[in-house]
Amino acid sequence: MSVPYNHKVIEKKWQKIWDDNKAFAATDDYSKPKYYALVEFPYPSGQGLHVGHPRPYTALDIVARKRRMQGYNVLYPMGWDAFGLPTENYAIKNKIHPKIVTANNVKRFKEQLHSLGYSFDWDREVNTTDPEYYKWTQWIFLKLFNAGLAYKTEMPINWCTSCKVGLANEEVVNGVCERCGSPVVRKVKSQWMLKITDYAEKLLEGLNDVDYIERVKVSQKNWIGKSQGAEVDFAIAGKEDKLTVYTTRPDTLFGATYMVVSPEHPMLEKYKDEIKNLDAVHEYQEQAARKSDFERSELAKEKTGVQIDGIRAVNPVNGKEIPIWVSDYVLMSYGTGAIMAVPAHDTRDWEFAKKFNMPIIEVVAGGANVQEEAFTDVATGKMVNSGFLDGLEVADAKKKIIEWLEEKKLGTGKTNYKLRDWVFSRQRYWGEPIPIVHCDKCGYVALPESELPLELPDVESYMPTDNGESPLAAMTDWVNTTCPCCGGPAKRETDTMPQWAGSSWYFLRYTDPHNTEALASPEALNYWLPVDWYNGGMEHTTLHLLYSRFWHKFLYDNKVVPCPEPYQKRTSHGMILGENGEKMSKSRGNVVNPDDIVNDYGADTLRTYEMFIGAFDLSASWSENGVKGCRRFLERVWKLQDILVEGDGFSSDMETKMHQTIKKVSNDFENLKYNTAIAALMTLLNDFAKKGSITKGEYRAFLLLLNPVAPHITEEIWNTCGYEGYVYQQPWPEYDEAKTVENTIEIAVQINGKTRGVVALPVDADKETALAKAKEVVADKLTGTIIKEIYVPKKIINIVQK
RNA sequence: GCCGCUGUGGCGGAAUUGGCAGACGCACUUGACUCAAAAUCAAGCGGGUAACACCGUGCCGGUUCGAGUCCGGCCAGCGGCACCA
Repeated sequence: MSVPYNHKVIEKKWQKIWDDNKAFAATDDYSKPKYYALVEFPYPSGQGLHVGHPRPYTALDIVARKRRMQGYNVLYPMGWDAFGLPTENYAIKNKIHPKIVTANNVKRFKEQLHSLGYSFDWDREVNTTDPEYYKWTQWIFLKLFNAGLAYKTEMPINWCTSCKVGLANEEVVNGVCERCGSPVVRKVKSQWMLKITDYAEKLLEGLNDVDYIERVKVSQKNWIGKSQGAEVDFAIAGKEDKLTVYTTRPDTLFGATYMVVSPEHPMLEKYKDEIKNLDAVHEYQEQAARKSDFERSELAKEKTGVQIDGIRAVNPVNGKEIPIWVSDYVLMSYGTGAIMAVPAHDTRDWEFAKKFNMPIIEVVAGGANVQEEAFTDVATGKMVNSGFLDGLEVADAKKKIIEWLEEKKLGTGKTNYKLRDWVFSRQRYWGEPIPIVHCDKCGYVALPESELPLELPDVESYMPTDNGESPLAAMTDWVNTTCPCCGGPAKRETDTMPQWAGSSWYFLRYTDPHNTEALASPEALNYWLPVDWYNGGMEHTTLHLLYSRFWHKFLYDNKVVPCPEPYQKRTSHGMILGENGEKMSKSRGNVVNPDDIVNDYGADTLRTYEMFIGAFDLSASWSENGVKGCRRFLERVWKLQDILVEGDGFSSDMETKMHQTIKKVSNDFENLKYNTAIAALMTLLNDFAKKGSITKGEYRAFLLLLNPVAPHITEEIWNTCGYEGYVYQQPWPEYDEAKTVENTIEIAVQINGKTRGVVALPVDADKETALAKAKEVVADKLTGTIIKEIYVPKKIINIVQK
C-alpha cells in the first residue's frame, strides 16, 4: 500500500527541488526554438492574491510546462505593476513610504505565487517602481517627446474630486473615478498627452496579422472606431465665414434641416456680439460644463438645446438658410464639434427634431414613414428629394456628393477615428517622474539620457495639494534646476506618469532584465519577440492592450524592437465569482483566500480545480464542493500506485483509449479547453480503477499528461515509482493518429430523425452493409414505406418512412 | 440608447461544429465496509410512464432526413460605453 497523499510535505519538497535546480530558467541559448508565454503581471495590492489570479497563471503555466517538454526554450516570467493609487492612498493613510508598502505587498504576493508551484523564471522578475526599470520607461517617453508624440496642452479633463488627479476618459467608470469612486467633473488643466491617434490606422491594420480571440479584436476595432465620411463647409449667412462639420452620411446633405454645435464650440465666442440670446446660450454652456460625459449621455433620452438667435447657416447643396442650435449631445472632442442634422436618417437628430419641432425631410426612400421614425439603413433605399443624387443607391450617392463637394471646394472626403489622444499626466507622487524641465527661454526641454533615471525624491507628504498639483511641486529643491539646453534656471515637471506607462513595455524587459545599457539587448529582443501567447483580463482589452501596442509600434518605427506587433496571440479569461454567483468582495463576504485552499487541499488541487471550473473564457462561480471533487481525483491518481503492474507499453485493451486521451489532452491544452482535458484524464482514471490494473507504461503517460496541471503530485509519484529523472525533463507523450481510431463504432439508427436503436459497425462499413444491419436492429419499427435512406459513415443512419 | 457576451438536469458544465443531448465533476438516493460516523468502494440519478409512448437545450417561427448547433423575430441576465454624427 502506498503512503497517504500528503500535499503539504510533497509540495514544499518539489518547490525546493525546482528552485535548487533552476528547473524553469529560460536560457540564453538562442539556437533553440523559443516560446514566450506571458500573463499580465499583477498589481501587488494589500489584499494579497485573489483566487482569480491563479486562473490565467495556471492556464499559461500548463502551456509553458508543456512547451518545455516539447523541447522549447521557454520564457514564462512574472513581475509587478507596482505604481498606483491604492498603494499611495495606503501610504498617505498610514504614513508609510509607498516603497515600503510595495515591498511588503510584493513579498507576500511572491510567497503566495511560489506556493502554487508556478514555473516562472524568477531570475527575470521585474518591478515597474524600480529605478533601474523606470529609467527605461522614462527613456521611451523621451523618445516619444523627441518624435513630437508627447505634447502639453490645455484641455478639459476628467477631474476626480477626491483623488485630485486628472483621469483618462478610459479610467472614468460610470461617471465616477475608477479607483476611488468619487464623482468626476470637467476641469481645464495643462496636461501631457501622447499622440496615440497618429497610430490609429497602424493599430487597426496590425490586427489583421495577429491571432487574437475575436472578442478582443472587435473591442479594439470599435475603440479605434474608423469611419469614412466627409467634412462639409456650411457658409454662415451674411458672413465670409463657414462652419465645418464632419459627417459619415454626406449623401443625406439635402436632408440637413439644421445644424448643432457643441457647447464648447469656438464659434459661440467668436459671434457673441451677433447672438441675440447670448444669456440663454451662456446658461446652457454652464449647465453642460457641470455635467460629466456620463451625465451628458445619461440624459440622452431627453434631448436639450438652445437655438442660436442671430446666426444662421447655409446648406451648400441648395442654398437654403437653416438654423444653428447648441446642444450637448454634440461633443467637441469628436469630428469638428459641429454636425449637420438630418433628422430623417439619424436617430439622435430625429429625437431632437421631434422635441423642438424641426422639419424632417426624407432623402432616402425605402424605409417607414420618416415622420414616425428615423430610417438609418444604408444598404437598402434610394435617394429622393436630393437633386442630382436622386435615384442613386446610398453608397453611390456618397461617392458622387464627395466628388461634387471637392470640385466646388465645399468639402472633402475624410476618414475619422473615435480614438483620442492619451492623457498622460497624473498629479500624483507614486508614479514615474516625467523627465522634462520647463525653461522660460527654451520651453519644455527633455532631460539628457545620461540623467536617467530621474528618481522620485522623498517627500514629507504624499497628499496631492488642494490646487491639484502633485506632491512633488512642494519640493522646491528638486523642482528648481537648470535648463539642459541653455543652463538657465528651469523647473522640473512635477506630474508623474499613469500606471499604464510601466505596463506598456514590461514584456520587453523580461527578455533581458538586468541590462544596464539598453531596455534589452537587440539579440534578446530579436530572439524572444514577439510574445507567442499573451493572456489577460477582458478589462484590459481596450486600455492596456492598445497602449502597449502603440508603444511597441512606435519602438518598431524607431528600430528598437524587431517586429511590428508585440503579441502574436491574445486570449482572455473569465472572472471567478463567489459561491453565490456574485463578484467576490469583502462587503459581500464571499471572498475565498487561495492560501486556505493551498493549506487545506494543496496547490495541485487548487490548480486542477481552477482549470476544471468551467470554460476558460467565461466567468465561473466558486464551489468548495468542486474543490473537494478535484482533491478526490488527485487522491485516486495517487492510489493508482497500488494497482501498478509491470509493462512498459500500453495493454492491448487500453491502447486506443491511451492514444485518444493523449491526443485530446494535447489539443485541449492548446485551445483553452482545460476543463475537458481534465475530464478526459478523469475518464481514463475511472477506466484503470475499474479494470484494477495499470501498466508502468500507461501510468507513465498518465503522469506526463497530468503534470502541467498538477506538477507536485506527479513528480512525487514519478519519483516513488522509480521512473528516470524528473517529469519536467521528459518529452511530451506522442500519440499515433492511426491508433486513436476504433475498429468498430456504435452509431445511432434513426427513423424519421428519431433515434430507435444503436448498431455496431466497422468504421469503414459501406452503405449497403450499414443499412442492412440497421434494419435488423429496428425491424419491428419499420412499418411504413421507406422513402429515403441516409448513411453518414461514423455519424448516423436515418431511415425515412411514410 | 449602442456594443459585446451568456441562457442546456438540483448545481458547475460537456457535445469532435448539423448526427445517440446531459461526457466529467458536485449534490442526492441505495447498498457494502463500520458498534457507529467519516473516508472509501459499488449501483442509480432530466421530466414522465407499471413499462412503452411521449416531452425536454430561454420564447415564437423557419431551413433540413436530422437543429443545443444554421436563419428570422423576440425575451431575460451579465459586462462595457465616448449620444461618435
